Amino acid sequence: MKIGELAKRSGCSIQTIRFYERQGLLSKPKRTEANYRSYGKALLDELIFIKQCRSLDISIKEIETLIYNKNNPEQSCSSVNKLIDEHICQVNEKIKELSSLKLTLEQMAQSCDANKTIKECGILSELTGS
Amino acid sequence: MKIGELAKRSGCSIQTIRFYERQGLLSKPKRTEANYRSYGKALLDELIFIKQCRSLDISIKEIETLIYNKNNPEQSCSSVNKLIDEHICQVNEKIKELSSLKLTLEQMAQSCDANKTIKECGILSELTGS
DNA sequence: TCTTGACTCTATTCTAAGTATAGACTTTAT
DNA sequence: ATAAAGTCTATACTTAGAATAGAGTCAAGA
Ligand SMILES: [Zn+2]
Ligand SMILES: [Zn+2]
Ligand SMILES: [Zn+2]
Ligand SMILES: [Zn+2]
Repeated sequence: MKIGELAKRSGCSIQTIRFYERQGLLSKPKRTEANYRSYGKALLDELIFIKQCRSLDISIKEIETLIYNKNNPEQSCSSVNKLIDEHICQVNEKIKELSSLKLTLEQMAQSCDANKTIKECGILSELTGS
Repeated sequence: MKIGELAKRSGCSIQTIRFYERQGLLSKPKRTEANYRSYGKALLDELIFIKQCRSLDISIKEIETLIYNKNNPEQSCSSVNKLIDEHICQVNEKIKELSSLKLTLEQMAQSCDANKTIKECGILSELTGS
């Protein structure tokens, strides 16, 4: 199949597919005589794997590592488990940060309920004087 | 004061200060004879305002708008209030996304508790077969 | 056969908010 | 006088793609 069909089947955009290839993440496909990319099922599966990982916010560098792992099936999977654990930590951190930010923003919003002028705006005065 | 002291007093790095100036966010300071930037209290306050906003994840473009508002104190502050409300919405969205991601990651982590080989790894098999 | 539209190609630029250099110049302290 | 610390500009790098320009290719209809 050509890149347009791969895009439809995988749900990735054409530019994203070419980007993954440039990054060395997705294997280079064969080319037709006209230099069009020509994909088979194996590359579709590669791409779906990449997409799964990205949907979990696993970075491209980390996906490289995971692909390397997949190609060495006899080794221990402890690094894979560790990678996921670290992601969970990061997500927890981020949720904490955002919850705190949310609280601050909501308090700030309450300090100016009605429409006032800029110079009377409770929000701006909170932002100005710390 | 020179840029190093401004950096210490504001908590921004020197590069960040110069970056804000290049972006037109922080006013250009006077220069000494040797072309060193020379700041006064007014610019320190400007920078602190910018830092407050950034700590609430308000973008540089939005800070530009807020600064424009501050310079027109007789106008209505409704756009300021709206900006904050929109931020609260965005933060809520992001928290939802992350909570869902967290759940997925935790379930995935449970699918491989012990150290196995890569080919037996529950995490990798979940990532591979969707 | 010609043409039109849809598809693909590479290469380059852009995004956000900084961070990190290199190479030159100035100021301060010893 | 010299060395260390501070400052200057300009440039490149970071993430994960998105967007574009200009050229080439393919299939269908007139
Ligand atoms: Zn990660
Ligand atoms: Zn207000
Ligand atoms: Zn915003
Ligand atoms: Zn495992």
